[in-house]
Amino acid sequence: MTSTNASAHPRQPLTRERVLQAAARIADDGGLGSLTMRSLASDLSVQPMSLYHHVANKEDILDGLVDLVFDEVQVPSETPGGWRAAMEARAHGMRAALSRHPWAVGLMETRTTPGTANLRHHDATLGVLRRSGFSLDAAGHAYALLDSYIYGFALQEAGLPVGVPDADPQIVQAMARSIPAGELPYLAEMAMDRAMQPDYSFGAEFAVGLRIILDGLTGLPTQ
Amino acid sequence: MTSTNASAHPRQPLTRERVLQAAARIADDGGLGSLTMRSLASDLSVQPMSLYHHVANKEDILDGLVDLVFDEVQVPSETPGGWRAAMEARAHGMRAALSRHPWAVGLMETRTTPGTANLRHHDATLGVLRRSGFSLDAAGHAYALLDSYIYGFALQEAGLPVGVPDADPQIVQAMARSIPAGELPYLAEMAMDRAMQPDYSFGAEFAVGLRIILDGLTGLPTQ
DNA sequence: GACCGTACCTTACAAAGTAAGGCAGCGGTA
DNA sequence: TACCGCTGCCTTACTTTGTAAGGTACGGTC
Repeated sequence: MTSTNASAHPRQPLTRERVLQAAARIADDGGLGSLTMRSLASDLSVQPMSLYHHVANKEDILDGLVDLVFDEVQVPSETPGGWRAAMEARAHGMRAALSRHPWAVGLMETRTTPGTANLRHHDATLGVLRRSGFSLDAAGHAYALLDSYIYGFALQEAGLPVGVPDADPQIVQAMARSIPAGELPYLAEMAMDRAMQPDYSFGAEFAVGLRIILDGLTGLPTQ
Repeated sequence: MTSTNASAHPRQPLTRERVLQAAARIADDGGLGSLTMRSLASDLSVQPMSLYHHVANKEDILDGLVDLVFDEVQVPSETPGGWRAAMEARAHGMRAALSRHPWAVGLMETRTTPGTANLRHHDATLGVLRRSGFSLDAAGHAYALLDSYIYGFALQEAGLPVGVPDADPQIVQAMARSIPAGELPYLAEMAMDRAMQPDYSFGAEFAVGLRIILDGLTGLPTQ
């Protein structure tokens, strides 16, 4: 009965694409720690060693994952709002992608070989700046500053008590209350009077900092 | 002969301190990947399992490592230059520490339980801002923005081809030249005409971005 | 002298990445 | 039709990791 006819599970052949997509799903669900060659193979209904016919090794998978995230972000381009609107959209798009995949920012540190989506993204970003009148130096400065901010913000978000869904407020509250106000008065104040307020959202900080940075970039030499 | 008298290697008893310090040294030398309970034990002339009498497990060691880095940074305080000089000094100190220990920024993502040095550092930072007239909101904005920038910059530095000593220029040059100028013209331009220049240093970008941010913070409500 | 905690060691196991090689079915050629 | 080799997946096995469980030696206290 294992004839040429498609069985219950059509078992479309493995691809590098499919492997990476499954890897991203696993990392999204259980964190990078739950992504092993075995869990990945199992998810694809395949034996672990079969994966090695489509990816070189686990490092290769991690490289691919980072590029997968870049691929999710719309490449910036000229818009009616000029470079500022384009940079703003890019920043929010990038942050959203890094927020959807909290493991991604942690991966960037080790990966030194950027993928094609990564390169394309950065080339487009620089292109918008250069064509908007930024000098080479000014574009370099803007590029470094914006990227640092975006990645750093994502890094902090990833390190917060828990994920996006605000998590168990009980734990967060207990954590905040455990700060000894005697030794750490300013931290306690910030936690209790600001971060603990029901309408507070760290994610909203992103736009505030971004505005300050974009304002500052406006004053760079040559635009 | 194994008397009470000190032998050739005095073998001072293990401490959590000593374990963490050795771990940091190993990570500095060979990267986080080379830090294993076995390599750590061997470095301390001890059997692997002995480490567990001084640290809970490897996670505990990683937590401790992050705090060790925070401990290296001088806690900000009021200075003649006011909050701006204090924030500038803190930013440079923090970046320097993260640059000395490139593995640290990668660790921050996963560690959700900050250590005492970390808490003290952030409390002091907030203290300087608050006492300088920043409102609670303004201090929160400044805090998030500065930290994001510092961590993000360190993250990018860690992902650069190699370490601080500019590394083998041949490899970097080959890398830069391998960028297809046809498809990625702006990236190629940036690499060839700017980043490849002999006097270029990515680290110098840090001060540029920091100045823009500090300028922007000056305009926040209430100072 | 019995007792006990501290500090370190020995042994052993489970989970991870991956090297080495096997097998089955397909297309193309003689 | 018979053969050949390639592609895609599997089987087995080894190494390296973190760490559970328990053992041993020694210094101090009643």
